[in-house]
Amino acid sequence: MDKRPNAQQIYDALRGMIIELQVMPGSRVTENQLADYFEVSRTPVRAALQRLESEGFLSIKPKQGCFIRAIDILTISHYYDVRVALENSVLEEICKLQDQQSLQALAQRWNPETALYGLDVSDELKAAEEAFHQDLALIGQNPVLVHYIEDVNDHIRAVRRLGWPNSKSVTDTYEEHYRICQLLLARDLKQAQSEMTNHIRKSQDQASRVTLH
Amino acid sequence: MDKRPNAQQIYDALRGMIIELQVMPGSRVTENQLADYFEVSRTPVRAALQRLESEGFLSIKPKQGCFIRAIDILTISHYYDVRVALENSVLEEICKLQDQQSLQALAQRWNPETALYGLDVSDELKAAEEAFHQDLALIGQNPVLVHYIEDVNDHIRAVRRLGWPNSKSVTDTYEEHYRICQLLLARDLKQAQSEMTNHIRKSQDQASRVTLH
DNA sequence: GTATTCATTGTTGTATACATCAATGTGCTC
DNA sequence: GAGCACATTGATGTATACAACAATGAATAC
Repeated sequence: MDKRPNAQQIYDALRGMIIELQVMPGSRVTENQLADYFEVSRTPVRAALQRLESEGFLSIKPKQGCFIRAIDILTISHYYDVRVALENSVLEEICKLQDQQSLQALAQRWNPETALYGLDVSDELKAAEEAFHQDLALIGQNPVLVHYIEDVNDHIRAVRRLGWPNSKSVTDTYEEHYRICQLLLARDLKQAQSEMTNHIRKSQDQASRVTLH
Repeated sequence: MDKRPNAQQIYDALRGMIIELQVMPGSRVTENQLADYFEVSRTPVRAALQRLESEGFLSIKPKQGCFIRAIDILTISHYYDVRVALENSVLEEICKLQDQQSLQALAQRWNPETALYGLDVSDELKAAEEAFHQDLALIGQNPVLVHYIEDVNDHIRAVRRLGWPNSKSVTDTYEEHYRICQLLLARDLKQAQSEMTNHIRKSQDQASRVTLH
């Protein structure tokens, strides 16, 4: 990092730390602490914090401090419900378009036969899993929808990555992604939405189970 | 207003002005202008502007100025697509619950027979129309969904209120709202979603027609 | 010992001065 | 007259001092 990060860089850094759970949810931080840490004045730190607050990553209590957003099961579950709605909407948009090429390219990347799923159950696969859904959203050609999906992901990423148990769920993931692509190529919207819903609900179940501990 | 508004009040004021089109979309404002106008220093103005930027109401270009978000047809249409997805998701949540009481209360308020639609085609009715959808979202019991719907509304409110032509569309609105309530009371999700989709698409069509002039 | 008052401390909120840099216009070179 | 160098202007970006106030703990009254 630069010697003197600006407000944007501080925002990115803090956002990443919160999303990756490198700061304890519910814990308190002060502007002075962060200003010392980043070796800048309070001004750019404040700008970053205020933006993070408006995006729901923390709450600033007047004259008290900044409190990192806590994770609670119910809220996460609500985010997953929204995610189902948004991603199914993406599928609808895709079916209205004629972009077979992008779909086939995406399908090929998740073909269980050709794909070397040497990707072990690590960060690599988890990132790829998230990328699949982002790629789909992009094919949908609705920037607003892409933005909201990204926003939802930012709020569930922490728990989304906590789960992921055995290797069966890895092969399942490949097959589900691949089938969704095939259904879209065949313009079978209803079935594709059904598979997508189940696919996301699985993740939702895991999340609610994980956050119990 | 107070003699010396704080950052929150400045944010509310600016946000309202942008949403209500009291400032020209695409126009430029500077921090000094606003500081003079509100009779405060640049600090609280900056806080308000930065928050508005992160919420997409304007864009701050470094060393140049703040530019009020412009309205373009395509983006508005994309927001409407998201709105369809979110509101249909609300209907789904409602059907999973058992809250007949709230639904009946809402239905009664939009009963074409009992309701005195003395509400003329003015701001009053437009606000009530928006309130209906917010009320539905609240009945759905998903705060995250409520938040996103509110966010979408903030971005389409301007054009949403521009339309509204004849008195037929007023009676139509009452009937459509009422029917959606009745379908929900009967737990006919599919049909309710179908009616809701058509209801919103009407508004979307009007919006795209209006913004052409 | 208990409750109340009040000074202290620490935090965010605001004002102000200065730094940085894009845009603009002006004068010089040719 | 055309084009380039450069000072000027004005905007946001940052640092710093101070103000306002919640929380804490100590001193005091009883």
